[in-house]
Amino acid sequence: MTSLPLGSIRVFDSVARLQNFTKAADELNMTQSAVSYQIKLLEDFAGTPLFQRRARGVTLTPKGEVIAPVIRRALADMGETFRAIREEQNSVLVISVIHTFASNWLTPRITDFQNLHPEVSVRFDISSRLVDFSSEGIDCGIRLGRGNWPGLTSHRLLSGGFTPLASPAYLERYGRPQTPADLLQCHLITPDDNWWPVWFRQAGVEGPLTMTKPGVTIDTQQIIGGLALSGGGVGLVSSAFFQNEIESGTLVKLFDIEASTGTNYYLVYPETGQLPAKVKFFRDWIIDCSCNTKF
Amino acid sequence: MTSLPLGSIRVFDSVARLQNFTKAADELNMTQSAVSYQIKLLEDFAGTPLFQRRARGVTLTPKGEVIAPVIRRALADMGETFRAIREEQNSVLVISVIHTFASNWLTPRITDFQNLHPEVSVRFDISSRLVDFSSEGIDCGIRLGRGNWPGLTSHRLLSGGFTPLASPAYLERYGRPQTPADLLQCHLITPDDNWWPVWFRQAGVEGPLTMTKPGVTIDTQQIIGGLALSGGGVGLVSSAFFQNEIESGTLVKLFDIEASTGTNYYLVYPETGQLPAKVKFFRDWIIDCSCNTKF
DNA sequence: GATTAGACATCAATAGATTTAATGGCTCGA
DNA sequence: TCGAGCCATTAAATCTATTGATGTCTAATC
Repeated sequence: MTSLPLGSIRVFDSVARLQNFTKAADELNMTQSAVSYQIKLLEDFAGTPLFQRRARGVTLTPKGEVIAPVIRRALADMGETFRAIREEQNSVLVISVIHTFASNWLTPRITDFQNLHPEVSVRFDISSRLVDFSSEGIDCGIRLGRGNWPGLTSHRLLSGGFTPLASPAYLERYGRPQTPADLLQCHLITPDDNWWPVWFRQAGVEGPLTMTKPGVTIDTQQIIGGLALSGGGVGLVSSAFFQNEIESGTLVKLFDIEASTGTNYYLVYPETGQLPAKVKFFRDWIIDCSCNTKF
Repeated sequence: MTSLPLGSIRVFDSVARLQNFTKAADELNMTQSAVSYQIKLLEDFAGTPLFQRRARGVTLTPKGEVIAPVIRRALADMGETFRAIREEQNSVLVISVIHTFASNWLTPRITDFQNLHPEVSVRFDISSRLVDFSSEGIDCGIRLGRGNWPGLTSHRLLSGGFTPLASPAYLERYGRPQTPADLLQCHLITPDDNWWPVWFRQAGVEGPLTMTKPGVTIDTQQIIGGLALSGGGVGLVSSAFFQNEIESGTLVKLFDIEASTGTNYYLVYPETGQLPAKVKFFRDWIIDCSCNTKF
């Protein structure tokens, strides 16, 4: 059994609406003869005439009358669904972004982008895993790395350098360390973080790194920063994310020493043939914006 | 803007169900490569991937997930509608039949046909106009004529001969006419019917046909017959339709003279290439059946 | 009743879209 | 590391859908 000739159904719908092969042909940009062929195909499939041929056009037969609304609805549903998807495709920008970056850097600045491009709405996909762009409907992302992801275009945004910060209240209570090595005596937040040894070495501290005070271990910079702010100890975080706090004095940068593992924050997006306008807009804006952030 | 590639949607549906291009190709009797092509077409139309390619098949992307149920439903709705129509096409026999024939001849006999072919259900389309078979979904009809309709196959069923009938009660009250000419003195039902002059002439009555008694004018044999039965006068009707009444004596055939305009009752159906089985069944049955009716 | 305009059917030729077959690359699991 | 399973790609083959020309039919008009 041959299956429903799908190509015919659009023709059928048009003819059913216009009650006229010639006009339908016109609407569909084909010839009257092609319409006739398609309708015949469908009638053969149905096993019965669907239109009654009249002198000034055609009218639906009772069976055609039954089919017409079903087809119209099916086409409308599918068309509408695809339209919505394409609409979203153009107007919603989905950015995969790590939590810290979103809350400490991007969120405060994103309204500026929205003012610049009000037709684009922005959605953050906040997760720490490395998402697969094409398959999850994600347009671009912010990643920490070396800018050499295969298949992705990347633009360096911010330094991945990190430095110890503490609140004035903490320093007042426990005293401000004078040398990097003094920090070993402080309450380090997340003392077993891999970044601490890196920072100590790059700050010139040699010998065994024995931390003497107990520290809280937590795992996102966001919270590390928050804990430092509330006087819970010394946190080692990307300084770029705490510009505001440093400038306003609510967090103190203990030494002018930025350590780095060589990784930085990048904007990345797939190397596709045609970059969507919304991604272009975002790229241009965020690059410009990141230039106004130190580091 | 190019329009929804309808050919792709069946492929999409299959792939969405099976989560596998190769299996879908198998189901659709095409190659994996053709499936790949069709899906790409649809993805180009959507402007976004609809499937996420994985090592052991594919999975729907979020957008594909949105489209899949819509397409499945659209296909199911259309498929079901066509299926129902074809089903009806094979199992419902629509007969266009004039009122008198239906009620006086066909209806009493049709149960026999239904017993013979229980899988076919019969629908009468009762109307006096000559319907257009192909366009109104009518399979066959009973017509009064000469059996020479162009484009239609016809089988003679019953004589179109007519003869005057009256009820015993009427005859008792007004006396039974002894000669055809006597009838001019009776209450003729529908005296201006064209059939009356035909009958009188064929019965050998010459000269002016002056009817002396007022008569009721009505227009269907069904009612003429009914009126005659109830003693309202003498009705001129197709005798074939009143066999039962004549045999049981509730109507009396006044003379053994059947007049005819040369027309008879025929079974007709379109000269199509392939006659549906249900029509074949009906034809064979009704021809056989009509042989058991006088005239 | 002849004529005309409008509309669908049909046919052969053709363009073009689909499908195929073959091949290559990718991922996962053994 | 290898093999199995699966999708993408390509060029060629196929076949469907479309075209353009022509024929037929119907209703309306004169």
